[in-house]
Amino acid sequence: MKPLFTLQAIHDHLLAAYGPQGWWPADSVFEMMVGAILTQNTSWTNVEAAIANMKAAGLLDARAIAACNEDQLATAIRPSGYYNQKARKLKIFADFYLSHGGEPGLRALTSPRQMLLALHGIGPETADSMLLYALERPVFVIDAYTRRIFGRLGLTLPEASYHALQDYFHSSLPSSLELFKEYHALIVMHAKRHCRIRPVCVGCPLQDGCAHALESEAVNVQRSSECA
DNA sequence: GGCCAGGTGTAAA
DNA sequence: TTTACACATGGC
Repeated sequence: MKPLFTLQAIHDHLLAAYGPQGWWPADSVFEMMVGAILTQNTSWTNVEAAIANMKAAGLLDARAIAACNEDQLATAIRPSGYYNQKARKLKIFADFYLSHGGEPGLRALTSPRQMLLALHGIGPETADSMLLYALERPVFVIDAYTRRIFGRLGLTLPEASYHALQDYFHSSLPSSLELFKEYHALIVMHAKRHCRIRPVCVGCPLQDGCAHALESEAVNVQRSSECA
């Protein structure tokens, strides 16, 4: 089917609608990386509460995380959900962070993605979030929102793999750190406003795309009733 | 009270 | 190799 928009045009629509997002929201690079783990399948408001608890307990620090009792860490991050799992993940990540020389060491790695993916608890989305926002490598982050929005626009298949989607973005856009940072942030902003599972179409800046999708035979009835 | 949220690892088929 | 399922809190 004919694409509704180019990826660049969709970005431009979203930027015009929402303005620059300036992501990732955090006070430090380490906090970004912690946030990337805590936000796994979890709303950001819950993550904020967990990070506030970590700060209050003096635990938003790699050495403190590595040294603390895992149950103490789990208690602090309780609001983010999956707190036992995530406490273990944070300890594993903190050990990795320290053993590779902290932020400068991680920035200097030759294959940081491969090394992050080798860690328990870090999958492709978490690794790419860390690479893009903390280590400033131009990789496109694919999340559930990206899959939903571009699937509803008829540009991608629902069953496409993470890397198939990422290849699509990488091959369709110039490899730009700032573009990739902003685009992902705009996707999240847009999804929260207009592309929930239960859609809210009022004022959707991609509404022309929605209208087109409604007319397209390539978009099935269920999906076309939803807003991109 | 049920659904949903910026996933990942593991085990069974 | 694919498909379930566990992990868990808080907002709407």
